[in-house]
Amino acid sequence: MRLYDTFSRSLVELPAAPGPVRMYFCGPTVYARAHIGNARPFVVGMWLRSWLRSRGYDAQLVHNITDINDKIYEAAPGASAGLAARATVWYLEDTADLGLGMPDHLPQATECVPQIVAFIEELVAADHAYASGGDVYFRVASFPEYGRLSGQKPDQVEQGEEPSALKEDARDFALWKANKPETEDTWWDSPWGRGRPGWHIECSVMAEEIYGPAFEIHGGGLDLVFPHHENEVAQSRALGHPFAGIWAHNGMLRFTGEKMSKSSGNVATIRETIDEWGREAVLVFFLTASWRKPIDFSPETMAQAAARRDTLRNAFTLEPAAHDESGWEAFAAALEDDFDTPAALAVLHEWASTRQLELLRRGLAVFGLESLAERRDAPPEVAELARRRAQARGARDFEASDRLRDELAALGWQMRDEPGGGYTLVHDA
RNA sequence: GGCGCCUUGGCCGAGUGGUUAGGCAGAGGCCUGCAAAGCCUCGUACAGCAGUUCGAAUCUGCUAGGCGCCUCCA
Repeated sequence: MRLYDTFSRSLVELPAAPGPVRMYFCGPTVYARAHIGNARPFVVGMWLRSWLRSRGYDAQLVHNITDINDKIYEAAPGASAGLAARATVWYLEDTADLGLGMPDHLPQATECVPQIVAFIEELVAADHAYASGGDVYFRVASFPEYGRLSGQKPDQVEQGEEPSALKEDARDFALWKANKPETEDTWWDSPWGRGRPGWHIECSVMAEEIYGPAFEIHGGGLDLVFPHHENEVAQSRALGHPFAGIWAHNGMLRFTGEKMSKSSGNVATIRETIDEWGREAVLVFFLTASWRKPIDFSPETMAQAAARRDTLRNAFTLEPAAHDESGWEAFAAALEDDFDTPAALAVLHEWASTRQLELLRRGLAVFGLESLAERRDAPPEVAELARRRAQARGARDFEASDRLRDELAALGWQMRDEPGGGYTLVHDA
């Protein structure tokens, strides 16, 4: 199994099974209902865990909840903690409804503040950080490797606002920020006074809190490479921790050709997308693109995903062919090669058209889509309508037959006639 | 200004120096009372220009266009 690693800019072979493969994927900042783009790292992480486990790996996934952040203070002045708690529940509900199970751990920044403080103290003691006016900053100049993950040249980085007078160097970033009582209604005590952790240190600490100083894969959106992940590397490696072995960055989701962003408003949430298209269509949608490439979210691309879902599900209403286990190799090869889900999806379609239904069911199960193989039994009233329609058809009363078919359709059931008067009832999603 | 990515048929999306990816949509046909599902047939695409080569969509250069990031957007 090999995966593309942002740090080395190459495909990297994973250690042989059983590993372990410990994965940490950056999760959302909880201040609103998460949009569909936020689902991508979650889905990729859960799929990877699922696939690796099926290959005999001891794979784990940690997905953090960033519940201390500027955005939360801005979104709920004076009530940030309540919003963060609510939005955390939303995120857990929405991702759970994707039907992929849940990560092994979902650490929250608010639960790790003492460890964060201790980590910062170590950095200060090692001269990689310095306190300044109630803040603590990471001293970028003390870490020569800075910029290697992202390829950024620190002296070329565009400077936004005027550099803070508290910093020794404009490149330095905050590990701890002094409380600003007028805008921030939560704080924690620290050796540097009341305040709160910076974003980057939260992730370094949450990852290491669970895995220790070294683990195999760190994931997240491509937009996090700089500065977020660059800073995580700096913080942890400055203390001599190996930190992540592979950096796996998923491509961004774009909305009608443009990147979705919460700031532009009017973005589809995970919740809305599941409600409108169903969770299976959402998963098939993510399957259609390589995990590293951008993916366009639009009614058209979702409709195509829904059509593919139907094609795959329909295969299970047909007679299976003689099982041929050898076909599994092509599927496995696709996923072992940088988790190429579009290629794997092509194999699934191949199995659907050749009626390798056992392989198809197993392949779908890797992606949480085994439900497409399930045949729902018709409830009694549906079965009764179907019986009456079959009778009407038999009597060549096509007017009644068509009316009953419409009634069934209204209940979400398709009646597929078969030669000889038989029929199959299929529930459409 | 800096770092990086991308450009394949109506749409999505693989791929490789010379041989049909796959799907969705569409057209025709078979099947059906009519449908649905299924099956059969139909697309000769690879941004442009120049070069390397016996041969390039696949390698090189240039041009055009699109996208991400540049201190807290997954």
